[in-house]
Amino acid sequence: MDVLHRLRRATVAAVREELPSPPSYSAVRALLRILEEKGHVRHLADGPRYLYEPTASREVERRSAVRHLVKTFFDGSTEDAVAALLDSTDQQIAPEQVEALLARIRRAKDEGR
Amino acid sequence: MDVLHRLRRATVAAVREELPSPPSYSAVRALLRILEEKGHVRHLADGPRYLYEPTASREVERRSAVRHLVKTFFDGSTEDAVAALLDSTDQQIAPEQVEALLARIRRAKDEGR
DNA sequence: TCGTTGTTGCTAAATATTTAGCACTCTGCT
DNA sequence: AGCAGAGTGCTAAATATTTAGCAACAACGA
Repeated sequence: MDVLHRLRRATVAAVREELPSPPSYSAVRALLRILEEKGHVRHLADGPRYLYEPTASREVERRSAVRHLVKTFFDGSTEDAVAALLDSTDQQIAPEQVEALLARIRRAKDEGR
Repeated sequence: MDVLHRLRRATVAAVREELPSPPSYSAVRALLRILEEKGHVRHLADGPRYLYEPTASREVERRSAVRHLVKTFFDGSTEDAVAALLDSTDQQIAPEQVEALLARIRRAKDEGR
């Protein structure tokens, strides 16, 4: 599922390539079939082959992933999770992004939450 | 593993209780044994029973969980992940926490990253 | 002290996943 | 039109996980 969340839409071969110590092609096919039976994934035809994608919207998946992270690794503390995120990157954060985040936090503060 | 990350240390029964549609007690025992063989978990004796805990430190697990979240659901964008986190909570964020986050972001800005 | 309860160590059977492989179809190329 | 390549639909066998269950033992309360 993580691979599909990352790629959004992928062939059997593409999913397999993303997996660490990739299982057989057959195994990936079987797995995607099972995920489809369980409703986590659907496929669409792309010419002669299938593209698989997660059933739920990106937005919904994100929300649940974030909630899960905070609950599992940060004892429910959103602040601690934000702090860990800010520590985690060595990428550039664009100045306008910084401003947007500052504004957002100030707003949260003003709303008293 | 998520259950152990959350509880930090737990008996077989406690792990089982935390699982949705809990598998049998036997299955949980077998699973923990396998996780131990693979090195993800270790156990310590607590009187007559075992307590299981993750092998890796909380810090290491957090870092890898955060990196994984950003990569999988936010296309590598830390800013987007922070924004989603701030949106996700309806808890109180304590004013001093807000200040700490603001300071941290300003610092990141000043350092030009 | 003596059950009772909760736990581990085992083992064997049931179930699920992973694998290999082959016939068939569609696409693209010559 | 005919061929090669890539992909699916199937099936059967190998492997792994899940389950039940029992003997042994420590802890706890009556």
